[in-house]
Amino acid sequence: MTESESATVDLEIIVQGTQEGKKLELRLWLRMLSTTKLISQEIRRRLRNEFGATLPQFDLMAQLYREREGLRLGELSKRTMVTNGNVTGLVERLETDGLVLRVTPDGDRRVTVAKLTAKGETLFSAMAAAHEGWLRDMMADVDPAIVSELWRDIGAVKSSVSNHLSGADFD
Amino acid sequence: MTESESATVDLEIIVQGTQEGKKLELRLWLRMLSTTKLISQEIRRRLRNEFGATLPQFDLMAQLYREREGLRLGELSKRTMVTNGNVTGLVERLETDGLVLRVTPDGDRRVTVAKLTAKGETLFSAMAAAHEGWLRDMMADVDPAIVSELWRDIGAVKSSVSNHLSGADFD
DNA sequence: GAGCAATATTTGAAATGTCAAAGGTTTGGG
DNA sequence: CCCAAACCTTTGACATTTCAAATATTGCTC
Repeated sequence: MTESESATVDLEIIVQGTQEGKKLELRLWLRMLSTTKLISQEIRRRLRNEFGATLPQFDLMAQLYREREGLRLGELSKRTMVTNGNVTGLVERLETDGLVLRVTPDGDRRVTVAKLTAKGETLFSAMAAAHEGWLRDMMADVDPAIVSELWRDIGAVKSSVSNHLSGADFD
Repeated sequence: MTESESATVDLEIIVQGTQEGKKLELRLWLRMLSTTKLISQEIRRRLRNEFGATLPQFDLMAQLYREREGLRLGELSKRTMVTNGNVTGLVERLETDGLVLRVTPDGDRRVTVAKLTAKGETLFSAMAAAHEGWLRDMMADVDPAIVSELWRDIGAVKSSVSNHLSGADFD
């Protein structure tokens, strides 16, 4: 009874036998969600095995790598889509590991700026290269034209969702 | 205004500026991830506000709703893509709330089967209807043809990823 | 049947996640 | 000046998440 893996993949198909169904949006969402989970888990596993890092840590460091002067925690929170309280703990742990530095600027003592250390930059550099390769590998069977198309169309989805949030603002 | 609302920011923009045609897969991944996060957060917020439920609880109940006789915890784990240990806690809390029932069948005492209670079925029914509507709303600006196309092409991505996992499984 | 591998779930430690409330720090109007 | 509003981060309570190790039960082999 090892129908385990196939069950994961075919979940959505069971919902509606016909493509004609309503609930198209629901089915798209379920497929997006399961696919994203699948990729996330794979990346998580490799980050852990090869670098001893977690995915949220990688995401956070990616932002800091782009802004060498560092970022305020609130800005980090927005960019990583992680709550403020969560960022506090993440940065705390990264600081303990010597990958990130926390500084309070003289101008405004409410603010905390996080910044990659040299050690952090070196580590992230290696992780980023590997990370990019993993993604290329995982999507190797997908036609590059399709990849481009997906990138564009998912952008449309994101845009639509952004305009229909309940609590919401937009850029 | 709560802090979580401000998260409409793009994860991809940070990577995007410097690249041309390369790293297509990376950019697709970042966009998929941020879009999924955006939708998840919106659904989470609404589930919480309108039903006092969490997204993982909703996911778990969705599986049980489909299988009225109930499911073994291991099967639930596979279908929800959640680890075994996690399922234990989720079911525990749902049982506390009277939404789910846990039974050990006579045949095999290693097994625990989870099953929706009448209260659970009623609640899920309402949540599912709302949930479907939320998704239609959020994707309202996307052409249905594009939605179908996305559903198909993301399937291709999922398939490719499945074939390139490190911790191998396959049928 | 005694022992052992396989199966199914639970447990425990550590990290991540949300939300709400509380801490400090500016800033601006009176 | 002063005080209230606005801003930024931290804290605390709780839920979810993963992994690995521990439990418990069954099935198989000899």
